[in-house]
Amino acid sequence: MRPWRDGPGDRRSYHHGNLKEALIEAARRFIAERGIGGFTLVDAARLVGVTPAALYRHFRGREALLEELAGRGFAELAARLARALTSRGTPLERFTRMGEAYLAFAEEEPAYYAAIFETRGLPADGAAPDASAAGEGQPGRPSPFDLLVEALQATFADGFGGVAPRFIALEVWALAHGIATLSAAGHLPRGPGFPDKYELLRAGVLALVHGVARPGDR
Amino acid sequence: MRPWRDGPGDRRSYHHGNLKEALIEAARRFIAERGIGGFTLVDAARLVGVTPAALYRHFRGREALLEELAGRGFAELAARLARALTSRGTPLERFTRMGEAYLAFAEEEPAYYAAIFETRGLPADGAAPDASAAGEGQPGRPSPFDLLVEALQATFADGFGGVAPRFIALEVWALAHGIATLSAAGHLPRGPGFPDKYELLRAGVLALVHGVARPGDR
DNA sequence: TGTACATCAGTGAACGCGCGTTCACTGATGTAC
DNA sequence: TGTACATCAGTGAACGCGCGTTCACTGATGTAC
Repeated sequence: MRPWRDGPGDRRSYHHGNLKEALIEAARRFIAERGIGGFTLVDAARLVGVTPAALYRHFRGREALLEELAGRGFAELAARLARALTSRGTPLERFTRMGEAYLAFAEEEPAYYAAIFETRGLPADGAAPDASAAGEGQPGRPSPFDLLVEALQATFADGFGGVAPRFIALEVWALAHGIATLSAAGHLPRGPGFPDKYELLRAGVLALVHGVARPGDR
Repeated sequence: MRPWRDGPGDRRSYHHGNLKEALIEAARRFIAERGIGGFTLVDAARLVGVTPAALYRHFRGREALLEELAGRGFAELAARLARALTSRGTPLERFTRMGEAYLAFAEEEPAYYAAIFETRGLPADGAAPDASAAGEGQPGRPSPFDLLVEALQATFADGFGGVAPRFIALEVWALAHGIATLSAAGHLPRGPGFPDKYELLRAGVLALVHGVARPGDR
């Protein structure tokens, strides 16, 4: 994607033509570098080569831009998981691929990931906490969590010894989220002798899937 | 702890006497409510009943206050885990108690938890990411992660079928961190049919401990 | 094909705000004699 | 016990800054005739 302006002196046109997308793109870059709190409308506008006021032709304000970002992130995550889930291979291979897709999404799209999990639902809002961040999709558009439950049922057709798939799904999701956030913050030890995060998730998920169903064998 | 001033008109003395502690306390409250990004020196000073400038008698600046908070949080977390680890009962009971202590810490001390995991190590610093957030304690003062490894070895004396305790510890830590952060953000579904977070962690940890060591039984 | 005009996406200047931080100061405390 | 004085923890005013947002405006686009 080449910038529509190379500098202040190079204005190909008065109208940008694609400003909304360019602003979203800029927000993704800045949030990836500095986190949501460090993201600034002024910076985004400057990067795109536009006055901060121009932004208000496309968004109601800063909050609206972040909501847009969260929505897109949510959709993108669901799409990636769905793709992994319907890919080729055995059910177990596809399920493993789904876990990898989750970690890859968190790594490659940190801005989306942050927008999904840090926007809304914070106690500061005074609003009742909602469980929908990755929990509830629109009707007809399954949420990532729904996809996870579905994948578990498809992959482990024998069931889980009476344990509800949603229970297992919660465990798996929490593990994946923990690995993703620790890794993003640089808190996972790395180097020889330590597994990488994909290995960590794969082994952990298998253990959860088989272990939760048979907790009594100790 | 009663406030040393009831209002602007009630100055018991020119000197506060305990300002540093009062500021830390105020920071803990505000961060718990609004997150680290929403925490402001001006607010903290106002809550305590003091001029913002007074703060600089006790801290080099905002960043220094946050570091102090992270240090205290780190120590408090280690102390809680150590207490659980040396409590009465069977090794398994103590280990379970340790997991509960971790979740309880994250819930009861959200400011400490945020200070530990959000301060430093962010890519924005340009610094190399460090793995020490809960990873490395001072010599003689074991870190939470060290305590976890130790607890695993003490609790499951049979070992883990050749799997390194540090590997299991990473899995357990990631799961606990994931549950704690999802819960804090209000993203864990609650209500009948859903386990509470303590149940989630207990079942998950048992599954991880037993399952990772025997991944081949599928 | 050419002109008039409505529509729209930008500009640029300005705003009020709250932030972290500084500075010279002053009131209180506690110690030496 | 009383006084002089050094030390220290606060005050209060001010600063520069960057933020999100507003407003009247203007240049470009595209459509109707």
